[in-house]
Amino acid sequence: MAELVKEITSRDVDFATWYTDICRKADLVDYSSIKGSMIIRPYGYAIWENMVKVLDNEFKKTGHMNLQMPMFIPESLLNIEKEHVKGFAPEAAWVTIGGNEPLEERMCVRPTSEVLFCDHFKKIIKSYRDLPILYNQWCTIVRWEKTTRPFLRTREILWQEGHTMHATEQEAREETKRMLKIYEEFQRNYLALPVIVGKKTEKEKFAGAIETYTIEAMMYDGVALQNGTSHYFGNNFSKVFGIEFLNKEQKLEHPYQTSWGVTTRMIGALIMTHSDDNGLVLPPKIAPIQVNLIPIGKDEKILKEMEKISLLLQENDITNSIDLSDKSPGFKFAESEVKGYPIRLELGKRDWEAHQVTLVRRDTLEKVVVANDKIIYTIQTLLEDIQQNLYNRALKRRNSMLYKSSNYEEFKNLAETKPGFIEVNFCGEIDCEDQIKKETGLKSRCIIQPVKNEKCIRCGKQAKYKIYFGKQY
RNA sequence: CGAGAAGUGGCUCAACUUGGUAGAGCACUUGGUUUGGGACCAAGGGGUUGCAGGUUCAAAUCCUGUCUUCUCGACCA
Repeated sequence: MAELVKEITSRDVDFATWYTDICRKADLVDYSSIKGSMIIRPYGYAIWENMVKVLDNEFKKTGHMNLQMPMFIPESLLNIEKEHVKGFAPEAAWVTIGGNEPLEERMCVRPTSEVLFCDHFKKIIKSYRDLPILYNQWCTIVRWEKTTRPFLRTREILWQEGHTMHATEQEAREETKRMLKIYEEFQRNYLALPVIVGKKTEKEKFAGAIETYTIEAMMYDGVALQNGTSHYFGNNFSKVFGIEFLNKEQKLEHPYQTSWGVTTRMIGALIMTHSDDNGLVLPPKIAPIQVNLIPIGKDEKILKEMEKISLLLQENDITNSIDLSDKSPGFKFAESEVKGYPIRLELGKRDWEAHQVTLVRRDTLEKVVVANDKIIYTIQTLLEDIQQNLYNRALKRRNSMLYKSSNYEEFKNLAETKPGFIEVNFCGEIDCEDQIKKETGLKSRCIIQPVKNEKCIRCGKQAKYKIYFGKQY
């Protein structure tokens, strides 16, 4: 076992290096020659494809349609909504030359597509009969981040962005929460992430939004990862873009808007939540290959039996692959762990003669020997158990890093010494939040609930709500 | 973007201080023997030393710039 560990830096020794080791050694990504633009390799992309499959299906079930928008935004278009520009201008990338000619007007590579959608919505919305409009696009966007890390913070981001328009405020608010719920359930049920869901503060909300809801995950090291957002815009954008529709009373109205998105950052969250010093650990529901079959020896009988088992698994919708390379069994076992296949199935002469196989689960590395006629049932049970165990394990760890504080000195001390989230009462003022950031390095994660008759942890004024603070990636 | 560190076959590194035709292990290819926790033997392929300039008879080595990666900070829907 000591041999295995040598290639991957220990998670408890150097978390950052451990993370990049997993990303590269599990063949998820490679660096490109452009800062912040990573190559998502087939195995990493297969994880993303599984995410897309599930989410896209959920979006369609709730009435959304996919489309593709342009990737360039003329500067004048971006400038229409003031708060929005202010938020995104610092990280915009610009195209200024086309061919050999300088452009009359420079174009920004979309950092998000609100304004492009608005420009289009203006043309296609005339009547209440045109609403709601429920669109989504899968695409890449560009944000000129200064510090980059694979999956967590890249300059080119692969994601999904939903954009919708509604006739009433209530309908738009419901949409914002509906999509948030889809994200939340997906992350809990498929990614086994015990996420915390809530509203962002004034300081942290999306540029131009009225309300931003967020999915906050806590990584193994106690640092927060914002893993999805859903925004309610009211009619802020539709007013400035002049989007209007005629309602049933024959009066012109501005429609109400939402947008929501998740990115490949979710893959980073999977790694930093479940994986260990032996390599990647993937929840069975999102793993590209659920069972890795390893034949021991080249005996024809064994290989034939493997083929049979593989087919049987396939018939039962269990994804699998057979490792037919001529590596030694030990190498294959180690490789299987680095790649994070939820279950590996070993079949050697010994097993063959006893009409059995050996199963090893990735999350606990426990071995079980199963009779041939119980393989499917056992694997199905194991896959469910692994899925549940990963969630429980992550939940337990997250809960062990949740703190409460009602005293600012204690809060500052916690911020310095205990990684995790700290629950406090907070006034909600932007200035006060800026000060907290300056004094502790923590940012607000999300609002838990409103409070009355409580004082703000820092300024002592009337607190508006209970809120989590934490460090973030 | 600021401070620091590092870039040499796919990977980990040596040679750099003191300039003189680039080397090892792993990986890879071929053949053979193996196979229940990173197998062994033999033969073989692969690098104008991140890139661009400069100094020099001569640069992986010295100087300048630049790009990329990592750490910390600032920034970050």
